[in-house]
Amino acid sequence: MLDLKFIRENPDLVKTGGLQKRMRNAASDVDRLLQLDAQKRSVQQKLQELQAEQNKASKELGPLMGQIKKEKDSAKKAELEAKAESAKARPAAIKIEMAALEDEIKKLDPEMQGLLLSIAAPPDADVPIGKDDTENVEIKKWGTVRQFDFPIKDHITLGRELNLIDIDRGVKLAGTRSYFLLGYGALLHQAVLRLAQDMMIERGFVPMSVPVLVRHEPMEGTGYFPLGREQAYAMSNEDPAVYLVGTAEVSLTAYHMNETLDVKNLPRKYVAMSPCFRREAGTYGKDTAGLYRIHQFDKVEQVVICRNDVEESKKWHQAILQNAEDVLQKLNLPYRVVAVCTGDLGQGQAAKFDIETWMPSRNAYSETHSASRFYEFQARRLNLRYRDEDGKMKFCHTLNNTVIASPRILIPILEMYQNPDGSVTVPEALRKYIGVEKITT
RNA sequence: GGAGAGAUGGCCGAGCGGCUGAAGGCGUCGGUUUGCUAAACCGAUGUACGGACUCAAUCUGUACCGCGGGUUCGAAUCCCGCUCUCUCCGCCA
Repeated sequence: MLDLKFIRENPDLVKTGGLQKRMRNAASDVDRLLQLDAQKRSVQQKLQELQAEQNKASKELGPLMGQIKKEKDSAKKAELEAKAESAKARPAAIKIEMAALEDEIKKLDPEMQGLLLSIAAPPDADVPIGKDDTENVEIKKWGTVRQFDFPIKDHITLGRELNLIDIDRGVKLAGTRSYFLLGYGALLHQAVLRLAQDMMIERGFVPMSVPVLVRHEPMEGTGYFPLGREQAYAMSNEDPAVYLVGTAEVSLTAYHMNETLDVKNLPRKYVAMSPCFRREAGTYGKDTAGLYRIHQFDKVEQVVICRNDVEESKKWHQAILQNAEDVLQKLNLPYRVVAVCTGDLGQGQAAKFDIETWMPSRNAYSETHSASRFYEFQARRLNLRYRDEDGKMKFCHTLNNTVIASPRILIPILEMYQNPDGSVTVPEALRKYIGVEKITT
């Protein structure tokens, strides 16, 4: 969420910035918001003046009522009561006037809130301009793509033949985009997650186990609601409603919601392994085969909450990107990093880097990680603040990145590590979690 | 799921419908005193949104005692709804 004051002072920046993004702000939304804002402020001012007048009248009336209570002489009492009655006339009239103004504000508020929650943050100045993900800019490439001298199998075939993945029974139980992992498939899945988590703990991130079922506030606070509501599963028999998170980012970032943090304890660095749930609404027919796009997966996610400082945010953005790269390097999986262009940025993101890992069956680098920096967009919605050394309250900055998401990452692992005989070599870094070097039939 | 108790500032805790942004205490910060520390004493100590201004300091208005509504000239205080927390019972990984 943007600061209303900021929008008021930089309407053009917000309009053009929003237009560049995936969820486009209609420029008219900004205009409409500012119009409502001006209207609200003028009403509010009138209201405050009336309120002040009424407060003053009530303050004078107080002692008079006290006198009446004490007065025994009925003639004098009647006189005082008459005086009180006439003193009540003006505040009583004000009350009616105020009610009208309050109604007016009440009518403006929901629309304003809606607009404020939907308006996109402008992309940072260093983000490449582009219309969609085809215009993301590659900024780094690591590793060598393996050349196979035998016909390769995709992860689905490997998974079936080696008894690692059972998609048919997943679909039988839970519908499309569902799956079972079994045997070494399940172990491989857990091993990657463990490796990722262990590496993050070594780097000083606090490991967390988090709620994956949350109220509406964390969803809205992290920016997934209201615009992304369609993507979340909602529990239909709970009131107030709870939702399945699509990522532990929600729980980790909202962990300190409505808190004032001590600046001495910043930055906060958290890592959580959690299941993630995504409806994938609107993706029918896209990536239907295999483990690429599924409704439920597990992910190790890193979140950093730091001071309100652009340079510091950028520094952490690089750091959390590097953390993820290090995991891929440890797995020896070739990848590239792309600077996500304006048209592919989410509503609140100021900048984003995606890591795309090479997947032989797709014959392409495909997204496995996503590192976002938000500046204060999320913190403002979450009311996540700290008191700076100068004594001022400030909103924190928040950032997050995937450390590893599985089973998607099993696609490159199985495919890159396959052998001509149909077996799969276990990556060195995972062997201590599994205990074998090779998975065979 | 059933029964009961509660929610006040950073924390603890008081609060007959008016003089309560809220006693008292603790904590924190500044100062005085002190060989150092401690103690004592004095002072300060919220947030949000407006307005004025030489837009920084400052001054000023309004709101905020879990949340939302109501009664009233006036609500932390009375009434209604909701949420949350705690205790006991039941169920349970």
